[in-house]
Amino acid sequence: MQARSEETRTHILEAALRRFASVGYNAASVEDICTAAGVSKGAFYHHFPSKQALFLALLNDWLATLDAGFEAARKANVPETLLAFTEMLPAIFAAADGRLTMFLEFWLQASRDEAVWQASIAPYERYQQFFTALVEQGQAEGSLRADVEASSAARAIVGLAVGLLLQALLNPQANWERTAQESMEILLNGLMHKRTTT
Amino acid sequence: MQARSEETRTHILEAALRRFASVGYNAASVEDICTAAGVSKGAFYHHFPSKQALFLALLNDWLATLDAGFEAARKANVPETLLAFTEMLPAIFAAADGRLTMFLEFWLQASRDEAVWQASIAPYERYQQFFTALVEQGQAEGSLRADVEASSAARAIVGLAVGLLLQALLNPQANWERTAQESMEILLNGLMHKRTTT
DNA sequence: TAAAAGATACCGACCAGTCGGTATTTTATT
DNA sequence: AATAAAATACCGACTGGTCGGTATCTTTTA
Repeated sequence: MQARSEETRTHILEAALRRFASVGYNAASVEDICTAAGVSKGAFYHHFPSKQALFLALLNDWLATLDAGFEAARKANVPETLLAFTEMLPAIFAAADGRLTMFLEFWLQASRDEAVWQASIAPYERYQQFFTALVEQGQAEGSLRADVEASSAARAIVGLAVGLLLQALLNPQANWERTAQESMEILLNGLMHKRTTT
Repeated sequence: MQARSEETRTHILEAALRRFASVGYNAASVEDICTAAGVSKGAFYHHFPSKQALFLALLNDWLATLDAGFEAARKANVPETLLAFTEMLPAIFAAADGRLTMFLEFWLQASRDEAVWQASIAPYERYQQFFTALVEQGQAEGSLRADVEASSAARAIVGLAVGLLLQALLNPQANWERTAQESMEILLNGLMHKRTTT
């Protein structure tokens, strides 16, 4: 049996998430994580070849969660789907508020570390394409303006989401759920068909 | 005279900016920065009480640059002013592409370090208020819809800008100037008066 | 009992900050 | 103006401690 083994692995992952989130990648030492996980350093390096590998494992888990959330939020038409995504934002990110910091940490690491970048850029482009396709679909079904580049609209959507999350990180007290909702509505409004003439 | 003194101080600041930008706050050691500045460690600690103090000095410089840029970009009416800001984005941030990383680093530090947070939150709120006032002005002059909360619109604007910058960091090859332009136009379109009826 | 999992002690590298001392510049004195 | 005194700027070796990772040994599992 490998029940115990998997359990320690899980403990390590959970503890690492907590430590990374609260003090950051660099400040969270391997020993730190081991202590938080109630596990020895030997066990750690038995399960993960390096600290960075652990980091990447967490990244993949997180991306998988995101993927699942996106897939689950599809609605009848495109504008509604986008609003459903907006409603998801706080649920996914703000649940455990520390994750937000991890998100930034990922980004920072990715901008500097080749391995992390490789692991980040692929899903990032997947999301980009996902939203591009969504906008194109909206344009096809007539709910979105056809005179904007779908990929630009996608970047705007992703950018707005990311930017709001970052602001939430800096200033957590504001009610970002509402702000996100309203902001996305403004963006949608700019994307939707003008109701009439010039 | 303190000509030499100021010169070394400047050397340290410039070297620190380069090092922080290329390898990050943690990885850029004080000795590292000193070597890059052609200065001894003693000189470093003569000019700055700590590594963090140096960091904060850089932050303040950067914020001052931003302030100046914002003030310089005012145009006749509000939509044009906002578009002028959009045009500024690449000029300010992408000039030396490494600064973008610093920007993120600031954010990350701010979310974790009380001192950095204090130094960041004040200007951040200043910008927030700046854009809120701008949107209110637009609503008053009739160029922007009056049925959206000005502060939410401001957060959307800032959020979009920040989010696009972050994306640019992760994926530098795309032409973010154009994307920023188009995205802001979409957002503006959502903010502007609907041309006619429901 | 063999192999997997975990524990412990340890290594070399690194790093922020200190400290005793030196060089340079400014100010005071004659 | 020359010199002495004081202050400022700078140097670089050193300290105390941390960290990622390894080597070796013990325990658990199958």
